[in-house]
Parts: sequence; C-alpha cells; structure tokens
Amino acid sequence: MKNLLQAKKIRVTDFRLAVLEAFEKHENAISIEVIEESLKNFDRITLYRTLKIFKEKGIIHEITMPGNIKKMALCADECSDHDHVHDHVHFHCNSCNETYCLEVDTFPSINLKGFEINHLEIQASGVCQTCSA
Amino acid sequence: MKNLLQAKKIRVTDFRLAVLEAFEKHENAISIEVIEESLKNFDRITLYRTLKIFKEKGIIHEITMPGNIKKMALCADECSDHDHVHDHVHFHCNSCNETYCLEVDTFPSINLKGFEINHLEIQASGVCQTCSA
DNA sequence: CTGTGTGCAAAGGGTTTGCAAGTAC
DNA sequence: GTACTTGCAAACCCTTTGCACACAG
Repeated sequence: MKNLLQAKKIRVTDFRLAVLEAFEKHENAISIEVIEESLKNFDRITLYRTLKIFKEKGIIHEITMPGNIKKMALCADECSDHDHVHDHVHFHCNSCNETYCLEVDTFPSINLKGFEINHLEIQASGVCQTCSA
Repeated sequence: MKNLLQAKKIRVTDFRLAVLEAFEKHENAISIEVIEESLKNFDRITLYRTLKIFKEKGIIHEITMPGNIKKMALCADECSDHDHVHDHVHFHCNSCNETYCLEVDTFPSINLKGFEINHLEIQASGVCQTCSA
C-alpha cells in the first residue's frame, strides 16, 4: 500500500494507509459510509480531502449510479492522473445494494455518427449472482 | 403541453407549464440552472418539487454524468410511472457541455453470467458533432 | 367546495474553505 | 527546514420540510 502512494508521488501517512486498507478489505465498490465505519477516530473533512486526492491521482474512481448512489473503488493499474481507463461494467444489485466492477470479455462498442467518444461508461442494475442464487 | 400533464393526471398550473416549456425549448438535456434562467420570478423550492413530481410521473428523467453533472430531459412516450425505458445513449460533450440523448439503432447487449440485468445505462463523453465539425 | 400547488422561512445534510498546529521527507 | 497534511470551526450550497395562503378541478 505504501508503494501505491509512493508510486503516485504523494506522502505516506497513517490516515491514507487506513483509507487504502478500507478499499482493499472490500472486493466491490464501497460508499463513504463504509469507509467511515472502518476508520476509528476519523475526521470527516480529512477523509473528503483524502478521497479527492486519491481520485485526482487515479488511485480510486467514483461511480454514480442512478438514484444518487455514490460508490468508490480502486482503479486498475492502467489508471493514471486524470486518465481513468475502465473497460468494465458497473453493476448495482437492488437486493443487497452491492456495487460490482465487472470485467467484460467483449466490451461493447458504439458508433455515434459524428460524435467522438473518449470515455464510455456502462451502468447496469438488477439482481446479482449471490442474491439470485 | 397541457395534454401531457392531464395524461399524467396531475394538475395544470402556470408554473408547471413554464417548466415544461423550458424542456421543450431545448433539444438536449438541461440542467437546473438552465431551467431557472428560463423562468422569471421563480421559486426554487417549488421548482424542486415540480421536478420531483415530473420524475415520479415519468415526464422527465434525470441523467447523472461522471463528475456530478446532473441534467434532465423529457422522457420518450414509453415512460410511465417509475418505469423508465431508455434505449438511448447519454452523451456529454466536454467542449460545449451539452448533454445529448441519442437513439441507437442497435443497443448493445451485455451478458454478465449470473447477473440479472433489469436496467442498463450507457454514458459516453467526448466531443459532439457540432464541436468537432 | 375540496384537495392540491405555491411561496416563504427555516432546517437539514453533505461537502468545501481557512487557518494553526503537526508531520513526512 | 520546508512543504504538505491534519484537525477543528465555520461557511457554503443544494435540497427538503412545515405551514399558511392561493388556486385548479
């Protein structure tokens, strides 16, 4: 985890390590509330600032699902500053409220005549693997 | 416009007609600020309530693009209460900040093993037809 | 006339800003 | 030592709620 911060050229602090730990503890995307639960004696303002920096540095990415549901997840390695690359689908389960980042073999391509697509994001919702089993 | 409100079984008022007019004046999705500009002597609270009702009645739908950009657009005819059907792509132009609702001939389908997809939303961003010309 | 919509005031919640003290490097 | 980070307080903005009056049907 230290390496990740150093690679992104930001200082290594206890607080940042704790936030990173929260992300690595969970396999799926998590909400701010979940992060807060895993921190003890945290300061909410510092948390906001930390998350902002993480987003800017390409450490995490934010997912906004319909209904104003906000989650965050660790970026894949390819993400660099302000250049998030996500060839995956965001899936929100309406039953357990988990949000998954799913890798897709064949990422669908869309052709919009005259429109130059730089970024494509797919958000799906329904019932997840675990809940439908 | 009156018909639309009557069809959705909500009362016809000057305020609601004025809000509807704002939507019909613009071809693309619009933000709250744009609606406010087209209203004179408006009350922001009433506007929020009106938009909330419009959303619930399937008159408009809200689009949240990455970066917390919120826009709204008129629904297609198929939309009914709480059952929005949108076989279109939302495209945000980073140059002019317009958000388009684009109909697509072949809406891509995704198969996520074990995941039951009820709702699919595609958000693209880049440079629009007008700006790239 | 009855129930719904409107406008004002106030409250609520999440997020950002300013600044002094603390800490990484 | 210097520049960045943290923590606290306060401010800020968007949005919601409560209530009295106005209005559509």
